[in-house]
Amino acid sequence: MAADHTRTAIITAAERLYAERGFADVTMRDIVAAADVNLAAVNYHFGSKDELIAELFVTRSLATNRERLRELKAAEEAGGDRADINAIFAALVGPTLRGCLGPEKQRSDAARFMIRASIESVAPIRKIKNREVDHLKRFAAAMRRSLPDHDPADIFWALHFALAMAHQTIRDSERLTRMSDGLCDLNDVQAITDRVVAVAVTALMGKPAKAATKEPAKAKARA
Amino acid sequence: MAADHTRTAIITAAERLYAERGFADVTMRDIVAAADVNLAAVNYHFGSKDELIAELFVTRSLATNRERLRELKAAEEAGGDRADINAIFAALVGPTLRGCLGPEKQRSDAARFMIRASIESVAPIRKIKNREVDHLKRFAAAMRRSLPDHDPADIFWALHFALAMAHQTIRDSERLTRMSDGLCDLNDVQAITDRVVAVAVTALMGKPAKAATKEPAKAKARA
DNA sequence: GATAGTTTCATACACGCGTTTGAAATGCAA
DNA sequence: TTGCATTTCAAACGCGTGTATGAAACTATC
Repeated sequence: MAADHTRTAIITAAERLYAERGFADVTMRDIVAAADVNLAAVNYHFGSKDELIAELFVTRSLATNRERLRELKAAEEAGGDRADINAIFAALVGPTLRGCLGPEKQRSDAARFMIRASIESVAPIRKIKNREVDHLKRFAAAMRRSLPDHDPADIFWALHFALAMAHQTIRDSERLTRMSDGLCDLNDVQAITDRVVAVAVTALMGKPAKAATKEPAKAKARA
Repeated sequence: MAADHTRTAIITAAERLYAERGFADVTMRDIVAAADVNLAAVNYHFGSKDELIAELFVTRSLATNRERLRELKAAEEAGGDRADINAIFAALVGPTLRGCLGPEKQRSDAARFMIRASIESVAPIRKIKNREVDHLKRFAAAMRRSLPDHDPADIFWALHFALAMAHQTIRDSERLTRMSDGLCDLNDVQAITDRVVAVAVTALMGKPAKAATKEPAKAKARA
């Protein structure tokens, strides 16, 4: 099937263009030009523009989730069913951060495409995105196992904030650079990941009366 | 000048529609229909669609910045040139959070429009947005005055994260609600503001060996 | 090498967009 | 009222979009 080449070329080109310029500014003619295929090829192979976008999103969504869960599983196995909370947060934000920041070489269009998708909220994606909630719930569940004495609401908030920090850092890294006059280093992805994780964990650990990860803590009271 | 009525109606309608549905999905015909004016009125009064958007953004940008700076100034006066860091963060994220969340009554289209603008990044706005950096630098400067012993980079990161948490909470409050099965209360705006501020401050205070706002805290070890 | 199925291609279609036009309506000063 | 400038209006224009069409080129099986 030499026909697969056209399909693949479209997928690659579309993903790159959407990642770079967003959904609004990229037309089918842009895509087929970049892929060096005929205009009608998209409709022939994917049905419609929306179906192309949906397929891109589903494929990448599954891949990202798989990578996150792989790290989560490793963390849980390393910790003996009570994983280190730092490792859980790192599994959540690490894959995306690594894909979107850091040296140009290892930046993936895939990850940046997903960031676009999480920002621009175009119609065909919006319908699918509901499943993401179930995925995040697995991380929330792991965190509750890791910190059984914490208020669940605090855990959800921390998870929410961790994603917020990671995404904003990816989306608006330029503003941070300019605001800090280059003082904030955006090339060291590991350091950024550590920082996001540290803030999320610190926020969570400051909450209950008992402090540390290891020792049992009493039931919590909200301030 | 009865003509002002048409101008005002367009501005009000456009701001509301853009806030609700985003820039991509709102056409001029939608706007003039909502404003109950003729299609040509936008071009007559504003020149073009882009100029309308730019005017909306500039107006609201100035208003938001004014409100933030008013609170910042109050915080600095209350603290005697060394403002409480909590108050500084609250001045940064409070106005927007109050405008975008909470009971329907007090939600302002203005604030939600600004959130849209910070997310969708449409061409006419992108050009203007560079000035925002200067505005944020004033908050960074206030924080450095408040915490002279802290690493400036940490302060910039904390500021960046505070904005990230606030914006994500506004933009994706629905996901948080669904993920937490309604456990996270998004109606109590004051509590949300407090939480965002607390996380930002905690993140900052965990860094140096210096003491926290209230009680002395030990230095944190990074995992 | 003929034939049936698949894939490519140039071209055109219908539609919605922001904008323009020129005349009608309105406001306002003398 | 008259006259002029401002504002509104219905209608249309040009353009770019996603999609559809039907013929041509290719591929594979016999």
